[in-house]
Amino acid sequence: MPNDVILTEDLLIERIREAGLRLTLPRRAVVRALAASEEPFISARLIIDHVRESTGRIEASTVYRILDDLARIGLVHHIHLGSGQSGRWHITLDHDHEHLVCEVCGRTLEIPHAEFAPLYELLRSKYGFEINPHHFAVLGCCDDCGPQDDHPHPRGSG
Amino acid sequence: MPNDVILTEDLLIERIREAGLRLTLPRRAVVRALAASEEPFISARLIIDHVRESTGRIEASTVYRILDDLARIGLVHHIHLGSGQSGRWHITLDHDHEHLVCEVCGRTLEIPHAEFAPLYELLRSKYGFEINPHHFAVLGCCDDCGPQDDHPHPRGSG
DNA sequence: GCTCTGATGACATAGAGTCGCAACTACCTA
DNA sequence: TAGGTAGTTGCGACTCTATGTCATCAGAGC
Repeated sequence: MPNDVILTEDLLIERIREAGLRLTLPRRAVVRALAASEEPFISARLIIDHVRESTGRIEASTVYRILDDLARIGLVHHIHLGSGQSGRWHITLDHDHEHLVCEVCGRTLEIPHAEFAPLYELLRSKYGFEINPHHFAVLGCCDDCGPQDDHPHPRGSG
Repeated sequence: MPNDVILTEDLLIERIREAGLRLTLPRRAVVRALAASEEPFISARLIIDHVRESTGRIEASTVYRILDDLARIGLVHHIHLGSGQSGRWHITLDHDHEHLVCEVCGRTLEIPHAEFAPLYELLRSKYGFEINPHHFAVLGCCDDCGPQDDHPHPRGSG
């Protein structure tokens, strides 16, 4: 396991203690699953599978509750990727970038927050609207997949 | 019923015929519900309720199928508003604007597409990514509700 | 009015997520 | 180390959204 994964895991565990939450086996397992994920967004279902692999019998409802707790203390954010897709979870430790997600192939692009800043600033000053960038990934179609209204070529549903 | 609602309804019906779909009672009812909605986004559940009120017994599965058909011929778009919220549907007849949705009070702001265009253009030219603006409303916090991490004042939970 | 076939009703099913409650266990104190 | 406490979890039932199947119905063209 790479060093930065362990660092992320340790950091999350530290934050859990700081928040006054107990450090239970299921919580450790969920944190490990989040930290070890190679994707920036990990589905609840995947976390549940991961946690069960590493720790044995853990209820889905427990995982949902843990994720909810972690969100409440600001360690993760709940994100939606689109129709027919379940909710995804994203660690918020390093949030100086936004995510673009390709609806066709599922690839994720990390874009510096600075690119979005002018628009956010405009919406704030002109319309008094404060964007919440955490809540949603920005959906669209990446370079490889071409324009969606043409002939997309999905690489799979998962 | 206001004139523009009837106009929208007629226009949608015309488009359905043009697309070669049959004009059935349930389809009329779904179109009427969409056209009569005061919100830019209407939930499937609300459409089902509306349709049942006006037409009597109609299966939810039928409404979902109809919405799916309308989406296929480009009359509506399926949109997600956030965690815990079901999918919403939006008539796409006049799509020269984007929507900002306040997560606290649910208010919707219509913003001219032109405001978003520079960012979309940047993402396209620099990252080769084509944004799909229809699929998601942009979430955040409106003027009235202030910054979300302060003391939001929700006007309802559903 | 008749025919054809697309659309619908009825019902089963699936998946995501929530809730209540008894049992368990992490953590604090002595 | 032992004991107490209350925060967590396991379990299972449940809700809600959405989809699938198939016999039957009805819109539209003739």
